[in-house]
Amino acid sequence: MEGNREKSDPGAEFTSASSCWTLGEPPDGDSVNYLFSSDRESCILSEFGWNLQPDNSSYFGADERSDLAENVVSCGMPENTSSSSGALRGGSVNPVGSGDVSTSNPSVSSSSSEDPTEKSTGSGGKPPEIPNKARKKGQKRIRQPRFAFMTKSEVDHLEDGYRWRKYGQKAVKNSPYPRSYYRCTNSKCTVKKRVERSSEDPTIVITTYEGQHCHHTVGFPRGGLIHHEAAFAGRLTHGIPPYYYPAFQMPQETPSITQSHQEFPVEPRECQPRVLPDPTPPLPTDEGLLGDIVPPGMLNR
DNA sequence: CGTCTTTGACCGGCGC
DNA sequence: GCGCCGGTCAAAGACG
Repeated sequence: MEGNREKSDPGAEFTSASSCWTLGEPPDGDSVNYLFSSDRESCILSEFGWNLQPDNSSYFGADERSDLAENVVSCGMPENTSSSSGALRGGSVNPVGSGDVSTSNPSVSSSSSEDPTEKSTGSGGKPPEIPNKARKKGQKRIRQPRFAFMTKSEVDHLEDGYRWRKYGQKAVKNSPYPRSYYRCTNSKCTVKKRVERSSEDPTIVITTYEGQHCHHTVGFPRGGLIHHEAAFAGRLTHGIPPYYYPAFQMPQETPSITQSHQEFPVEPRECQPRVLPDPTPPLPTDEGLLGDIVPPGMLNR
């Protein structure tokens, strides 16, 4: 756990106008790629080849293979991090339907809809000793791709435009700070998010998203403004080949994406299985924040 | 009264 | 097989 921050590996190196990134290997030979910025202040993990931007944004892909946040490496810290304004915005994640998430059950590819997958049926709970069991036994819990943001903030729960209900809190091993579990309040939405503070730097909040929203944002019910993570999402809009980061989205290339995304009218996604009818859509539209985040390429993996 | 948070218990996965 | 730990449930309480 404790991030694999120290990890530094020589590898491919990418240079951008603002930083130089080094492609390293995961500490334990995992299949996740890690990118380290030259200044070592930030590092990004990416399993899918997210299009990352080496600026000050904070985000990083999390590995859905791991249940733990351990695979989540870290990321840069935007100084402006909205903490000042009270809230941060959340991005969302994307499930990559085709991503063959977690080695099992492809049929559940897109958990959307009412897919009881891991909820009611769910694990953890005390489902009346019925059907679940069978399914549970046979298959492992399906995990959706996850990824997280590290944000310097004083508030734990950052605004992201969606409504969340806290359903649990647990003490984290080796950390004095508890981890909170949130679920999107939309009954059809299976997105979950986990929030915890870095034990190394209490000022940093680590937010991990899991799943994909299938609805619009509720419109910042708590007065939040979307921008930070949303911006992040926007930056990841353009996909790049997996495991390779030929060119990060430079500020120049996406001049105001950060801001433009604040307006996000995120299209609702009827909670239907993703089909990707049009191979080359002009612009990401109906994937919600997640859609913005996930590079097209990812969808085909 | 409805919504959200808190919190202890429970369950499953995993390593030893 | 056992214990640890992460994740989830759900009752109870707090709050607006």
